[in-house]
Amino acid sequence: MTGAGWEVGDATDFLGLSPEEEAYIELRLKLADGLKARRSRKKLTQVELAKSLGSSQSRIAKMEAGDPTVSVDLLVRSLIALGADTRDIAKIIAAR
Amino acid sequence: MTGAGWEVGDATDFLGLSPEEEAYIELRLKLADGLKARRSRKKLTQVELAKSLGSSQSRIAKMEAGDPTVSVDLLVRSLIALGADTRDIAKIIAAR
DNA sequence: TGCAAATATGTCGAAACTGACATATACTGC
DNA sequence: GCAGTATATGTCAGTTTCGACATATTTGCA
Repeated sequence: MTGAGWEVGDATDFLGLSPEEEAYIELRLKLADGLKARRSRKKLTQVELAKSLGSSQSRIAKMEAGDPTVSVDLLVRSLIALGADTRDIAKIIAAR
Repeated sequence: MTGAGWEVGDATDFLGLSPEEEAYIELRLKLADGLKARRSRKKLTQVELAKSLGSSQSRIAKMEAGDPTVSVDLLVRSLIALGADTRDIAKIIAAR
């Protein structure tokens, strides 16, 4: 059912979002993607990362899925736990 | 009482903080500074910004002061409310 | 100086986020 | 196909963060 009037959005999936909401969601998705990338580059499982963070596998999964119940704080702290510094985080946020 | 063994830290003020804690605090301070700078550049009062955010003057003050009860989420959303996009936020975080 | 606007600080009930757990689904080699 | 491992999804009670409010302090200017 693709091809009639409009496509299903890729990630930014905008349906009546204000520019502010869009920017906020975009930032969260970038952090989520950055987290996923960094974790798999380190060949860690979600369980391993969760343990080193004092968190749980389910929360890591939600983070990487961009779940709205996950705070930016937790995303940032997770990236830092994976060795990212402020420069790295800036790069992740600025990524295309 | 300055000049003996060590100075009182400027902002990063590290006293037994792990590198992870330091990075997290550094990021928060950068966001706080960026917020303050952006708000005054726009010549808005804390009350005005609070209203446009659906928040309160006291919370804005706490944000800019780096109060630990303020989340990165709120800092980021405030910056976005001041017109910052993801690139701007990346710059703020990468700032020296 | 004295007044008014702006900002800082403290507290509190309500709302959002958390880790933990259960369980479902996806993936990988056999 | 069937195990075994990894990831996804749902729920919930405890904790954290929230806006609101009161109030103290600072700032700027006549």
